[in-house]
Amino acid sequence: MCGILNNIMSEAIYVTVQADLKQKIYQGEFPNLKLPDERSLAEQYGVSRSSIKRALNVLVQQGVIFKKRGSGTFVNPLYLKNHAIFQHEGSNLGVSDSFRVDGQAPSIELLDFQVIPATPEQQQALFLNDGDFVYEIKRLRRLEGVPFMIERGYVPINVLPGLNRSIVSGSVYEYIEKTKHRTVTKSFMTIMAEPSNLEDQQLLELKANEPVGIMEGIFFMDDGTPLEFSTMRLHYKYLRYNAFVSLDSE
Amino acid sequence: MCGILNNIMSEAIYVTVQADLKQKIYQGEFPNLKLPDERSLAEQYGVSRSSIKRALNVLVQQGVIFKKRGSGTFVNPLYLKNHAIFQHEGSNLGVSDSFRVDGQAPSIELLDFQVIPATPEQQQALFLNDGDFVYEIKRLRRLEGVPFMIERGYVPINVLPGLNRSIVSGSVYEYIEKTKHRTVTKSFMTIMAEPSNLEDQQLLELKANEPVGIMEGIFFMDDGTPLEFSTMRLHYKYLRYNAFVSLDSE
DNA sequence: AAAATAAATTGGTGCGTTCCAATTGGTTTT
DNA sequence: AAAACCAATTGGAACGCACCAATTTATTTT
Repeated sequence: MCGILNNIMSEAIYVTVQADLKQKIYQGEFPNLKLPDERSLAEQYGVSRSSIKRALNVLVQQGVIFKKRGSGTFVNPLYLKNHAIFQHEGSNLGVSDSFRVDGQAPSIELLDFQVIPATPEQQQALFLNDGDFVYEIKRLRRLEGVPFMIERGYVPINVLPGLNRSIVSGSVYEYIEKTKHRTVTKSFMTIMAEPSNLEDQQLLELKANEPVGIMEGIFFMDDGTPLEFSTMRLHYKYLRYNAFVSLDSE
Repeated sequence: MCGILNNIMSEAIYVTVQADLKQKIYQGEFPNLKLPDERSLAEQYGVSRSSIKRALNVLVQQGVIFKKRGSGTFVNPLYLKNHAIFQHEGSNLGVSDSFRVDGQAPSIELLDFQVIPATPEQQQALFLNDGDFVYEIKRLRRLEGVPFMIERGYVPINVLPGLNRSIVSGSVYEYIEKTKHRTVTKSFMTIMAEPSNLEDQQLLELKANEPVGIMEGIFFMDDGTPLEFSTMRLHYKYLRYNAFVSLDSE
């Protein structure tokens, strides 16, 4: 036996194994919800046990499987039943993507765009010094014509010197990928709720007693550079954050 | 040089190193926000580079540091300033623990306790069959006297046959640890917001225009058994969910 | 039969090594 | 100077080994 991997070169082995296992799980190849033991998997895939462990750990992190020492590795039954909701899990990066519905991206209305000195809070969040400047980008997002989010973003000018109204009226992340060949892969977010203020009510078509959901956070590029500090005020019906939480090695 | 670990036996090395590094980071031992390279750390701690990598990866996962291949490992500036909110990050298991303040656990008032047939939604979430029964547990939680959460929990009777009013007036999770030697380490949650209803306003002392935050989710025991389906309605000021999101190996 | 014990199974931890890949900084060339 | 090049640094991937710890299963004892 000599491995069953169709490795699309340049992908790490553990990534490939992880993807393959996930697919098999989804296709119901483990009817009793029990995976083969690690040593067997290593042999089947023709890789070391270390690599198998790594692949499995990724799946544990994703909530797809769980392990039980001495007993084995099992599929999370919820993943099979309800794997749809696992799509979004832990991935709220790139608003355009997160809120895509039936392939339709939200439209963007640019409300404001200017350069301002960074406030202390922004300096802190974006790793800036006194006297540094940031773009202030205020946008209203609509989904099929319905406004659902007011977004205030702050981007250091020295990170993206070339920003202009035209770029900012579309996806900034696409612009980054195309020009700087960087991706935005990390974010630190806080999720809150508040009563709506007058502006919220006007722009998001809310009644006085209806609240907004707030997602505030910092987005990082894959090299660790903080790209944006963003405050998003959402129509409350559109705030729906899914989280799979695991308390293992802490 | 031969290691600087005060290892409180029975803790894994990488856990110890991770904890030690986190403390050092917090105490500002890396003023330039740059950690020593992995090979040096290995030598300093007197452990293998593998163990250092593992410890560092935990910290990356927690959002405390980030790595940049070819360049080094750096402290997330956000962690330094705002490390308080990192405490909760990714750990909303066991409400009593999550909302502990200065070591003071929230008090519990039992509002309702009965056995009912599981609704279809509950059956789905808790992996039950038609005709199965669940406990319905309705509680009000207070922090230093101030009510902040209405909690409705549903627990399958065949998972915890011995539940009674007395147990349910305290921490169910403690009860499980003591009697079944299981821990609750995983949850799948959805976070939302809504206008408050009359009951919310009464119990949580909210004004009419003030909303509630809603955390709804399923809690699992470490062997994968779904333990509880819970809906928590929070005073909006107490809803503050922190998430470090990473889109790496997916 | 029931309980205690032993063995096999299975995941966890840790080490050390080899090689690779991205980044940085200095050096040479143009 | 500016650009191209080269070398050193630093994290990433993978392997394979040795041993530990929790659990399950089989065996023995009571």
